[in-house]
Amino acid sequence: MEIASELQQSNFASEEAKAIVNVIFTGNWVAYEQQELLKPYDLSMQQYNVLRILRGQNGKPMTVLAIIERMLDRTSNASRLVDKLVEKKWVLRRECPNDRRAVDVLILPEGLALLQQLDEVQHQWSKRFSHMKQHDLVKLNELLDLLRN
Amino acid sequence: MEIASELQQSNFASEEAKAIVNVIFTGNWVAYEQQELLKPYDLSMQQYNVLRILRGQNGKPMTVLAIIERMLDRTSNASRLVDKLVEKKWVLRRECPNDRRAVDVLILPEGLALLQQLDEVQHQWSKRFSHMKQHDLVKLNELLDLLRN
DNA sequence: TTGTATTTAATGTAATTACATTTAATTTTG
DNA sequence: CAAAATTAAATGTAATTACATTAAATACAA
Repeated sequence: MEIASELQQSNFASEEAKAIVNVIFTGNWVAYEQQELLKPYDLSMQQYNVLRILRGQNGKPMTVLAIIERMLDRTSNASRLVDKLVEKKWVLRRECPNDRRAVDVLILPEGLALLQQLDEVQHQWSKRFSHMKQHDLVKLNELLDLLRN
Repeated sequence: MEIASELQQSNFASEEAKAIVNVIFTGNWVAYEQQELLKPYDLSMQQYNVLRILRGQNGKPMTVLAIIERMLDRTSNASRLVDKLVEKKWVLRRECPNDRRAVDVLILPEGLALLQQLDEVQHQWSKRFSHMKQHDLVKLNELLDLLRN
């Protein structure tokens, strides 16, 4: 559905104005879908994002700061996100040996197992996008990258 | 900057997975920029969105429900957003004559004046996207619309 | 009509976020 | 080295959001 009819707004000032609204709206839309997907697992999008970042480290620990640099939403409070993940026993937090200001955060086997479960859920969900050709996805990624400069 | 280097993530499972992350990240990015822009005006993005929706009505009042249908983030609490706008004297809220359950919300001249000011701010800001050709913007809008089906 | 269901908005609340401040450790500078 | 500046994370807080519930009005159905 065109963004114009989606928002019942016929008169965008420019294609640019429309793109800005479209990017925000579509981002919210995808985020909302993701949230719904994660709800049964008692996991927020931000927490999920942190878990996946940690998995990407292949067992290496990361400091909170390093996590923030890779987060999709960098304004959210990584320290408290890690709190939640520690509470749920999906990650381990410990003092960083070489810098006692920092903490090392590590994903635990339980966290990895959860992610593996979610990989399947995501895979099923992503079928929703099967109408997008590979070429469309490549172009979309290019244009989004271009938009951010 | 490519989303991969932006998030320091080299190994996306697929172009699709990358696009999903890219849409969320770029949406957050634009939203963050907008927020910064609006901060000096003591206006949140959601409030700004509601104000613009009301302006689009050209003086006609809207119910809260009608506003929600057009909001960029439909999960936020429109009733309380309107509260804030009423507090700041930018909109008027009154009982709807034909349906006393509903309320009519109207933008006030002060609200319109604020938006006019912000039009200029947005216009200046949008120069940030002058590297995007018209054709790119059209294509981006098409692809985002396509993504949502 | 009268009771039931639905609709519209407001509200209570718990959790989350934004933003500033604090604490503790490390680095830099004189 | 000691003092000052910087860095990393945690914390306090006010505002916002998510979610469920409530209240009031309207629509519907027997």
